[in-house]
Amino acid sequence: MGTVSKALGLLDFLSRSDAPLGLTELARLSAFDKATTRRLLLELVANGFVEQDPDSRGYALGPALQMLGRAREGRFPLFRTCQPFVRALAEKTGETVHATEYCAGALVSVCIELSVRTIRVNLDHGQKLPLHATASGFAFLAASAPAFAENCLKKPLTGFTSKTPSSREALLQVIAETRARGYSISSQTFEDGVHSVGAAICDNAGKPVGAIALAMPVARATAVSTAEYGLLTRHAADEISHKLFGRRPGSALRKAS
Amino acid sequence: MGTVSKALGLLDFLSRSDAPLGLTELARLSAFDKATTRRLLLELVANGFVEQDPDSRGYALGPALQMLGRAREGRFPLFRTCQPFVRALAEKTGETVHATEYCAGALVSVCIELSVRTIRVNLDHGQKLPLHATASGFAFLAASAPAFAENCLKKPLTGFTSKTPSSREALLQVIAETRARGYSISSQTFEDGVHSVGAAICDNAGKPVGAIALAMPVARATAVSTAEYGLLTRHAADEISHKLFGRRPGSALRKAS
DNA sequence: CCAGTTGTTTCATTATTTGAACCATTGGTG
DNA sequence: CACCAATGGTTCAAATAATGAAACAACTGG
Repeated sequence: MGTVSKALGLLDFLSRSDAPLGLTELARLSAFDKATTRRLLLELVANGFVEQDPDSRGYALGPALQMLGRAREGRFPLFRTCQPFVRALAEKTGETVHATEYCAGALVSVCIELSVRTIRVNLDHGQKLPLHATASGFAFLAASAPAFAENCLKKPLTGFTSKTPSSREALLQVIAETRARGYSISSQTFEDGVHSVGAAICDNAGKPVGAIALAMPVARATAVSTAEYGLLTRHAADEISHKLFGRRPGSALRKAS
Repeated sequence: MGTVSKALGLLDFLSRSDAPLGLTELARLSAFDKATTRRLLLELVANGFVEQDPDSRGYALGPALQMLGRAREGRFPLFRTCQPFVRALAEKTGETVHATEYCAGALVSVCIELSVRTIRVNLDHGQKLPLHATASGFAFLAASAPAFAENCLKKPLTGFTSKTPSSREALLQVIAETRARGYSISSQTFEDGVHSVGAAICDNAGKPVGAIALAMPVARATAVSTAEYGLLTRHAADEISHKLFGRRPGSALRKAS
């Protein structure tokens, strides 16, 4: 693993913790040596990617990330574009809806709108959703080029629940079904009690860049509501794709490569 | 220079360009070898900090930056906090107002509200303002610990206009005046024709984290308007400091440790 | 078809990273 | 108050990863 990746990995740990992290703790989490961890941190600090509280000596995410994040949002306004659709879908259905973007092997949630009901699915911002175990992931894989999906199948498919498709064949079948259906269904494949439907957001070339998904408690899921919400989700994904890339909807499930 | 800094430097180039950059161009900008540049980029891509358009082969900022930026904004809501004050000040005065945060040796603008007048000062998002040549920088230095300011004085003080304080003594005097006055004044020290006033945003310990500044065309600047706007800016800075850190205003110019 | 450009790979050289051990400082405890 | 434990920070020889010149490949436009 290159030095750069190690340093960037530290940012990941910092993003997951709410409070600033100490050097030893960070070294333990990352499994790097204390001296190495420190050197990496110093370099990150010098560039504004991390900042250190002078008295607590804890390290936290730095301002450069906000600058760069803003710059990217300016050029590729995924959040701004998704939000109205996500909100509309959440209001219409009364369930939790969220949009995700593909980032480094997983889908990361960009925009979340929680259900208003007392029993609802809760999601964290920035949570990483695995491709092989979530509705968003199924939709993404179904819209991906075969080579990409194949590459994903090679990695170990960790099981999260008893229903996670953990064999190559099971996952391929889920993908095929998703393609035929037009939207994906995940029934407790990632977390027990959660039932969700998803659809991919695709660019001009048909390559998926992310997904939108609706999640409900399995107790509220019926065949009818699943189908209805699935189509609505699919429709929202097409509209977002269109707004972002000027893409004509309807071809969202064919892949170009 | 460490490898990590080199890689992070590439992000900086990408953030400055609107369109994706090619490998050769990026190598030329960064003055690294083509092979080196490529290796660094690949590592950044693998972590989601950069993404490569498959057909144009150009590199651009990646989604991870948005994720991490959002995470930081969640814990330290500088933008959200500054915006109402910046807007209010801009509306009240009719001039361009912006808030900046200290990041890696310079102040980077976080939040900008442009004047509505036909002749106005224009600012770019994410522009880096040098500490020794801008109203924001003067205010920041005046609120900094002596050791910090001293360290800044050691670096070469590049002159941007004929009025930039380019000697150690000149800058020290500007800092002393700023401290006595309560707000900073920059009369064409960074860009010809721009006159601005600024005040530092400080944390609980009195350490500055950024600044807020108001910029107007020098033609509109009078002693009276400068004093009035200076006080207003100072007031806004105190309010932001208070909102962010619960800091009691009034001590913004004393430094602790 | 050729010249010019850009992206990609290779590999010996070199410089950077690494980590075990060591010091410094802090905070808690009998 | 001395002691201990824990944490942050520092050092330096050994090991490893980064470097860049050069060669190669893939396009592009004339």
